[in-house]
Amino acid sequence: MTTQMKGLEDPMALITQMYPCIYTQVAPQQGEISKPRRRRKKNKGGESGAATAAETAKKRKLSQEQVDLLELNFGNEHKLESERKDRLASELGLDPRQVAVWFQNRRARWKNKKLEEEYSKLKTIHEGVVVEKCRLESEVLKLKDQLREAEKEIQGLTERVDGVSSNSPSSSSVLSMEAVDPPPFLGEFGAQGFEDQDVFYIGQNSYINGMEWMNLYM
DNA sequence: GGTGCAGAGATATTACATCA
DNA sequence: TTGATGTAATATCTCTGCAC
Repeated sequence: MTTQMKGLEDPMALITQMYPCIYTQVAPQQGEISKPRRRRKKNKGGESGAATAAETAKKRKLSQEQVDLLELNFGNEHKLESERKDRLASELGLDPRQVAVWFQNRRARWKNKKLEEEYSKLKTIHEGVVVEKCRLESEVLKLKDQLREAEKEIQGLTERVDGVSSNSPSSSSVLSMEAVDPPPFLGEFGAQGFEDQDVFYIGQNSYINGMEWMNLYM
């Protein structure tokens, strides 16, 4: 895993959730605490029995041909049955244990590579989602502004209508009940085209200037 | 069904080789 | 010479299958 993993909160948890096939055996289950591993002791002196091969023979790299054949086999199947292990070992002139170790390490490398690839994919998706979220948020703000403006206009119209009906004589036969009804068309928010004209609807599609309307009752 | 054991795989770590 | 990197090897843990 590299430093590119930094920046997301617990990306491993996410990947574990999305790719349980990769993380089945060792990923701690939810609520389970993973035990700390006992640290291995350095073994330079050679008194412990386990590292005899490494002590006697210097560690040497596998030849390119050996690696090629191992890679070929790994490409066919990542797991190594004991029969195949023995056959490969004799083909390569290696110890079966070496073949097993090579496959173990190769699986680990393959898994790391896979995780890094999946991480990059998820990161790209995440970035796209963040951009879309910002776009939607600014759209919400814009729409809220529009709504506020519309409410203001509605309130203005309501106040005008209320003012008119309270000033007019209740017994008047000139102003019909249609005066409180909305105009036949008011544009997108019901008032467009009327706010600057100071006109009132008095029925039968007849519009008169506000001052003229007042003069009728003066 | 519970238990002990062996084998295999996963993972962390060490040790060595190589290269810039 | 030295630090970084790649990789073979080792240590430890976990899981699984099997015999009892």
